[in-house]
Amino acid sequence: MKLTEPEWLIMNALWDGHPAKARDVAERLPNTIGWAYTTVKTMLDRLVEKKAVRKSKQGNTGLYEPLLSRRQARSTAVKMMLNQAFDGAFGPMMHFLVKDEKLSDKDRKELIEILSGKRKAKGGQK
Amino acid sequence: MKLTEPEWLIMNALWDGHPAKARDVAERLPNTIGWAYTTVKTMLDRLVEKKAVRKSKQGNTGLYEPLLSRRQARSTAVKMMLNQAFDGAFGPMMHFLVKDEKLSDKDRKELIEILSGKRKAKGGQK
DNA sequence: TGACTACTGCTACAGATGTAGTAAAATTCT
DNA sequence: AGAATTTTACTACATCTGTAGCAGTAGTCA
Repeated sequence: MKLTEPEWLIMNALWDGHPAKARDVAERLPNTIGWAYTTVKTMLDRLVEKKAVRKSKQGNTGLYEPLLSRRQARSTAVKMMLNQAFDGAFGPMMHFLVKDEKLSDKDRKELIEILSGKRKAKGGQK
Repeated sequence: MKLTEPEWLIMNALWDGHPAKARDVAERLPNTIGWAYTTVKTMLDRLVEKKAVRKSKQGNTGLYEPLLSRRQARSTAVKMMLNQAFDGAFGPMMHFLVKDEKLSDKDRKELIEILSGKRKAKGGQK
């Protein structure tokens, strides 16, 4: 499921701790975001419609929690970028990332570790 | 500059060869895309408004060519994803990519090469 | 228990997106 | 030059996005 920009903000706040009340979410947003409380509410409710979030009630107050996991959302985001910007080719995308984007030596080193060390179990790959 | 999904399609077609006539672009689109010719035209003209594309005329016919480079567009796409989905942290994003996404052994090997072989040259980094 | 305060459901609304039709002007073919 | 074809400029329009207000209701505190 694709998320829009403000939806990411909301979801990020929600993933950071849930179940959460609309107010909690509102307060966790980066303070550069000047949204009205009702705006947060609207976003949350739209996310419920989209089934990215589940809402339950505790008395009069709604409690929200993610249905869509951060991991799934990330994966979707990656796939979209991959398809749109790199014609679905993973290798070239990675190439672009490590070559054309700035990458500190620390990052580079860490990546090499992940890449080579990561042989572990996991069994069949494709 | 951020591109929307159909805009990527158009731009991809345009990057694949330009200057190009609206019709050329239309014909280069993946044939799963069933757009009317006028739709392509509209998109192109909107991209001109957005300054992502430049239009010149040759007689009555418009010739389009990209102002925004593929590289720039990719870079923007990466940055957006990075900020939205990974809170701006490059390392974790790469980690996610190499760890959680499928990556063939060939891809892995190639990446290691890029990463280690690419030590400096290029001079100052930050 | 009355006065606040917080939260809810609903509605609003402008601008962006996605997709395309129309009619007129230019080009081309015969 | 008339017909057929292409292209263009302009307009259309439903949906989605981004942002929020309002009025009623539930909860809370003195």
